[in-house]
Amino acid sequence: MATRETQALIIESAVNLFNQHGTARVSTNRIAQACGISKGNLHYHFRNKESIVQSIYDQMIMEVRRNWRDDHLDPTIQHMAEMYERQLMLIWNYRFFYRELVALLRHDSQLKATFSEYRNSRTAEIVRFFKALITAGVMRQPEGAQSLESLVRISWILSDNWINYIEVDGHEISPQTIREGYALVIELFRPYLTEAALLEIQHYPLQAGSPSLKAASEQPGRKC
Amino acid sequence: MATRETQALIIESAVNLFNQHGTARVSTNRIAQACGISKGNLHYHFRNKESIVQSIYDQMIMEVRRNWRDDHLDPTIQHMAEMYERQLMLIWNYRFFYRELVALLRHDSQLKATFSEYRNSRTAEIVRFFKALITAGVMRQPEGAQSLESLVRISWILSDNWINYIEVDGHEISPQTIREGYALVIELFRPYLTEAALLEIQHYPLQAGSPSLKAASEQPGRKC
Amino acid sequence: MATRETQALIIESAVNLFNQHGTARVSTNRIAQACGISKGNLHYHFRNKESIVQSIYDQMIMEVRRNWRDDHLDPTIQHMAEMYERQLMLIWNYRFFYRELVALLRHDSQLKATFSEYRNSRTAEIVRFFKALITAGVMRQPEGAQSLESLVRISWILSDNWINYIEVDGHEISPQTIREGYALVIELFRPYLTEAALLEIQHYPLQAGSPSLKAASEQPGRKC
Amino acid sequence: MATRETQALIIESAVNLFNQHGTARVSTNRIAQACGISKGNLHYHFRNKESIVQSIYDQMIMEVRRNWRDDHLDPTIQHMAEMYERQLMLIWNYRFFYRELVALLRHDSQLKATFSEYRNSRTAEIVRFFKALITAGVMRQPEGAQSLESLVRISWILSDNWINYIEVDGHEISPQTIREGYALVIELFRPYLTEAALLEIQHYPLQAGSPSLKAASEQPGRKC
DNA sequence: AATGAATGAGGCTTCATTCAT
DNA sequence: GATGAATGAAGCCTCATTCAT
Repeated sequence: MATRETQALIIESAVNLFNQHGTARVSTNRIAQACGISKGNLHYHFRNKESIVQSIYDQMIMEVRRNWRDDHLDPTIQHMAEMYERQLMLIWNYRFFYRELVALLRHDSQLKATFSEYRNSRTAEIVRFFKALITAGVMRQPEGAQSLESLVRISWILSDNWINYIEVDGHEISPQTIREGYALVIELFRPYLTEAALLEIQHYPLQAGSPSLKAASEQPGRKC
Repeated sequence: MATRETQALIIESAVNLFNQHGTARVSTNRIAQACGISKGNLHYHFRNKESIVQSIYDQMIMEVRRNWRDDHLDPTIQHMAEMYERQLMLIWNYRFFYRELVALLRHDSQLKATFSEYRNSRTAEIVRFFKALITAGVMRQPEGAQSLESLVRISWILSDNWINYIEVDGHEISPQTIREGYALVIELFRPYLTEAALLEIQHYPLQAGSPSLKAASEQPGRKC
Repeated sequence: MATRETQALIIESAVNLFNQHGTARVSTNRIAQACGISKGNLHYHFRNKESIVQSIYDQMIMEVRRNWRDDHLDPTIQHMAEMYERQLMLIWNYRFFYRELVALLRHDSQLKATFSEYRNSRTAEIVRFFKALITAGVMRQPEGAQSLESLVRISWILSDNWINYIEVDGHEISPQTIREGYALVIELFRPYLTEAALLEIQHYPLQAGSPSLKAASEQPGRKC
Repeated sequence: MATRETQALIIESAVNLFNQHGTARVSTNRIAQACGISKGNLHYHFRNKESIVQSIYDQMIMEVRRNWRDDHLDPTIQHMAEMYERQLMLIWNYRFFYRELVALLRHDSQLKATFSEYRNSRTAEIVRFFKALITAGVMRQPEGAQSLESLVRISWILSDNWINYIEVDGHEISPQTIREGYALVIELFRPYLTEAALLEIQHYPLQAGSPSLKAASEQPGRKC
């Protein structure tokens, strides 16, 4: 099989297992088994377990980079919905990573550096988006110099942890739960939205038919 | 040595190590070493690793039960500050638990049941507190039937994960970071607070001199 | 409690547990628990596990010595039945010992010496009993110099292992199974018994009402 | 090294050690050492200790199946000698198994089922053999409906335990001791044998030169 | 007599990783 | 590219035993 294919298979299986059981409880053995390849082969493609995590991280960052460019150029409520949906889906797909963040970053300083950089630049981009929203008259300027940054921070923490919050209750993740997470974000920003924006929210709710949400609802059926 | 003392020592050491490295990366061996006792003795006091986690959880719940009663009887901004400070400190002290929540609960169904019950009853108590705040005229009723519940949910997720958020940046936890977490909660509720309440916030910020914050600022210096 | 009582309790519990699970699978811990005493106390009474086995052995030998004297002075079929019943009961009561004989004796050379001596002298006594039976006209002399010794040997091996043989089938031990074991011994000697003896066997079968058989049928209900 | 070779080596070493010390006193560690392989490698080939015992049992049953077919088609004294010799050798080779039968079967219900089935079908085969002997005029029909079955049972118990009986005395096993065991079986059946058969026994004693007996006499010198 | 705390050796097993083929 | 055999470290746990009280 081509190197790329095997590597992709390994990463896919690893992500699934890590999401289900956490990195510590998943042995390289188990990953190899899930892929239907030998332990030896796995180590041919990845020097060690850590490098699998690294690759998963790289892949995640690549997805981020592909999706998240120039959000501030389309300052609409609809785009906001799409933005948060994308973010929540990404977190769902790599939820093991968000759960173990502290330990993983403490353990790998290079990973830590790139993650911090990602977080900062992404936060800045979101702030820029909300400033564009304000300029476009969709939202009012919160009072206080730091207020907008604070709200974005809150929305960030909310996004990062909504899925975790839901999982603790034992709920399955679904388009519905993703929509509920987004609803909380709206609740956070509601006092600052204009009448027009609030109306639009009711007309354009997060759509169950969007492609990434479909992926989410299918995912539990995967085999690895 | 008395059983109680040794058990307390083990739990203290385990909490510290778990907080630093995560439960999976801390062996019973390492805990015993940190305590300066033999492996055998550790297993004399705790049948296995899981039972250590159980005991830590029990201790945490006991602290919760001791602290959180009848919060809604004192519906003031000052009490609100204390409430959230307490909550943030608790989470800081047992942060490993909050990080690994999903895995731990998935692994232990009894623990899951008690935790769900705790979360529900505590959420209800906080909602009651905010209703009392509204009745006392400190806060305005948010529009929409579900709004207050949603805000409380957001504040919960915020509290649970603020410390994680900060730690990823590599910041040490300190009275200052606890205060910043509380500031975010205030930012969340700000649109609904009355003028009087907002004034009070400026006059009575979270005090660096409160006992639990002192504990927090000292804790990083512990030995185990 | 008096030393004697505690020691007796320990030995009783140990015999029961050893019989059920084998010496290797029974820890001193478990014995102490079964007795309701502490590990420390157990080691106060018995230096180590081996010395418990030693004591059990001594007790068994004492029972033997008490029961088996001058069997050859009463050379009747009835006495023969009683002899074998006694032997089978003893083996049942200390069956763990007979199962693990080789390992136990290999491990403890003093025990080995006393056991060999016991076996030899007991075999000689049984041979003497059968010679008396022959003299009394109850049995015919088997042809061949070694024959009687061989038959006694066979009956010995039979007695030692009948209970084991039965247990493998998962049958509970009962007066009935003891009687069946004795029936095999009779079958072995049948060709050498006179008509009168054979008649007597039918008139005086092993009695279910004899004291030691009662003990046997009650024993499974013991608590330790 | 090939998997088969290593596995065979492990099993061979394990059988030897189990025979010498009993399963409980032989650690997987010790087996690995005896084989000159690492602990890890041992567990690569056998998931755990129990599965080693299982494999040994399977191997024993295979040997049985290979050897014991259609014994009743050759109803001669010579064949009888060979039959019992084979049986005694098998028991010698796997004597640990026969000693610990009760504990092993109690511990593993699958093993128990197969063993019971083996014992029953083998006993039936031996009974069939003796019936053929009677038909062939080599042996007389014992009186009483159950007598033949009883004699076979006795010979079974005798075979199973003769080696144990001898070992307790500390005797090394040798062609001579195997022959003595067989002699006891003959003693058991002697009253029912015809003149011709008895003569034949004297002319064709168990041969020291038969292949399996050679194996037996060499075995004590094995290294592991 | 009895207890409970403590120890250290050793048992079983998992696992990441290496390497010859 | 891939495999399977092998390794050694480390993890969790049990246990006989000791000792102060």
